[in-house]
Amino acid sequence: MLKKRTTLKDIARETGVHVSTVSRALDPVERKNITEEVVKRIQAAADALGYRPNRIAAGLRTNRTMSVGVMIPDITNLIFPPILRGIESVLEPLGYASIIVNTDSDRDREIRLLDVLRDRGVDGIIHAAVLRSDPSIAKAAQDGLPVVTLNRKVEYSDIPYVISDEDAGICQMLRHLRQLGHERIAHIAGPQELSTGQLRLAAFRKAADDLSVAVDEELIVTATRFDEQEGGRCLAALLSSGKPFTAVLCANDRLALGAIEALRERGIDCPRQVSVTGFNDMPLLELIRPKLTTVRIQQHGAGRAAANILLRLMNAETPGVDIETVLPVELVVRESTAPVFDARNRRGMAGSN
Amino acid sequence: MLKKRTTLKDIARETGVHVSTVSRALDPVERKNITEEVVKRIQAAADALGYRPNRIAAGLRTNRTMSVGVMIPDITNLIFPPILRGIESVLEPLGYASIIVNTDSDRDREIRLLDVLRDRGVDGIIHAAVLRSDPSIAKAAQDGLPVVTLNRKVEYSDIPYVISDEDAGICQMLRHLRQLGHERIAHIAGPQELSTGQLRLAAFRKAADDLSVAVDEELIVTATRFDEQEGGRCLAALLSSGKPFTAVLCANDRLALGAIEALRERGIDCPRQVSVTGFNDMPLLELIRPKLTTVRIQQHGAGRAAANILLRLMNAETPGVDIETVLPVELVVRESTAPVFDARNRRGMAGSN
DNA sequence: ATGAAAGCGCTAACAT
DNA sequence: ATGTTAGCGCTTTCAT
Repeated sequence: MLKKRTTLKDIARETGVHVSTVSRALDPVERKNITEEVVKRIQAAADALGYRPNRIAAGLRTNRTMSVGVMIPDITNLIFPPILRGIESVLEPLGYASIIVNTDSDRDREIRLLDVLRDRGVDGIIHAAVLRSDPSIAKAAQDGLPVVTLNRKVEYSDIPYVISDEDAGICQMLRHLRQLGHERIAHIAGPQELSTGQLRLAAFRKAADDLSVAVDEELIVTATRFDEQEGGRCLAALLSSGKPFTAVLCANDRLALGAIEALRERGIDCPRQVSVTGFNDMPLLELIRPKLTTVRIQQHGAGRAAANILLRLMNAETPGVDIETVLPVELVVRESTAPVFDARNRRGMAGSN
Repeated sequence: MLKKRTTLKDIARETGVHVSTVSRALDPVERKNITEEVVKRIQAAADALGYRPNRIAAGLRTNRTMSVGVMIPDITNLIFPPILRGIESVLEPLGYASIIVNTDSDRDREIRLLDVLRDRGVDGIIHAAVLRSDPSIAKAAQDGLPVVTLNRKVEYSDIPYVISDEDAGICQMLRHLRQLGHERIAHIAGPQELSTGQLRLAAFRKAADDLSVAVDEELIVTATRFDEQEGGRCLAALLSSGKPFTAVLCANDRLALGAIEALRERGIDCPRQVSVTGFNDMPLLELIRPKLTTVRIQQHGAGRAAANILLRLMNAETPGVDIETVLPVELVVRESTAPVFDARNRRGMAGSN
């Protein structure tokens, strides 16, 4: 049997005052209006009885649960744990608890989980798993629920969002490849129904344009998922296109890892024959050979930023918050990129399919 | 302003019945005692008004929040996300929400977070981060809070726990190394203040005894953390002991990865000259060369098992649940282990420090 | 400075 | 089969 917790009533009985007095004495703000001696007595009794406030009851009364919902696609995706720690690092010290849910990028599941979070009366939501168009979260925001999205913006809405500077990342990477002498550069794009896939493909086209790199549409192939297997499949598709290329710019690290593996299986060396690049700089990349050249995004920092925005939203500072927060990225050059060797490599590539 | 949610009262007003009738009509169990026609009307009104039950209010009344606390050391440790998904896979469909907290293996933090969870009235706790001795969680359990620990047992208590068969795993691994001809086998042990470190070291001694493998105390070195850096440091320590060895059995994958890297830095090839083994079979191991031979523990399965036990505890089936659940493990032989080459390797090793 | 009383939204024992 | 009533533990307005 669960031992009954001590309540304000218990303390009131113990100290001979009214519950409301106890409530006030224990509230750092209201405490001011209570005789110091009484506060002391109440505090002592509370400590003695091991009093812990019941947040559920308080929440029912105040309509604030001091909890937030965090929606992510899948916690087993390496990119999310650091983001969650970032969120926690700002929210937890303030007394907020996070309820984390995995949507698996499934619309129905997302809708259901959003309801679950609202049923639990979360004070706000950080949504790192919004889909292309997402009426459910837009509706929640319209109902007045504080919402901030992470890694992705909801179109046609005024929901604040935190994203990384995908354009700059892709552009820096393309420039890096150009400086190594690459001219025929392929792109393995991410799923187009996901934010990042879409944004990075657009960024690729734009950067290519800016840097006067010819884009061969046959050298752009789109993955259906952000994983190694799809990276491998896309690389194979690139090879069988017959178009020569000396570098592959991938929309994220996992696609890049899969591409490198697929190259290896065919006896093509990365980076000597083909350079491959990733995006995100996910954890553990240092352990995998060749060490991947990639774009580092702020993972922990994105979590912090989103949490801070949500805080301001929850404190009704709505007018004061910027809709857009773009976090800087950083090119991380490691071992998977190298100068173009010589013309024979390119011929060798084309001939290898 | 947060739009007011529709409540039972709203539906009652709308349909001209009493709130308690509404409450019953909407409860799948109580529904039975209500005229079908009335149920229909109430259901229709509820749908029309977009009614969502307020779990906070219900929880205050029923003293069940339908939420559980999950304590882990650190979500960025690769081993935990699959465990969390396992927990979620059984609890979420039943309507439970999980509040996940990271203790960072810090005692004070753990105590504080445990209080946080209790303040929020969680119905139970899955604790995957218990320390060697852990009075706080023991106290919580004694107060009647359902608790199950994962990966570790709390000594001198009757708190149910789910662990992996460390003994079998270590033993199988040792046997595997023996079959490859290894006789001088080193052990990089994990931190002894952590469950797994302790258990696996004990298992190593026991297995060595069972298999009549001579244990050289100088070939057992203890890491202070379960990470790559410590793996490297310990490997260096083994080399500088001057004692020859042909295989290193590590207490987990990350230590093994660090050890392999340290070997590589010294020009010693794994597995040709030294075999190295891990434990856990953490995600992404397939991507790292040489692919690590390791012991696969059930990650998702451990989460499921713990959740199921917690469910039974929360349903007051306390007498019916086993205190101990030991999950089977599986030897996964990959590329980091190989037969002992010849005697010169061993001499080469000893001479290389 | 403190007490009294109401009520957040819901459930459940009791009454009819 | 439905209504009445009470109350979970807390906060907060209104009195005193």
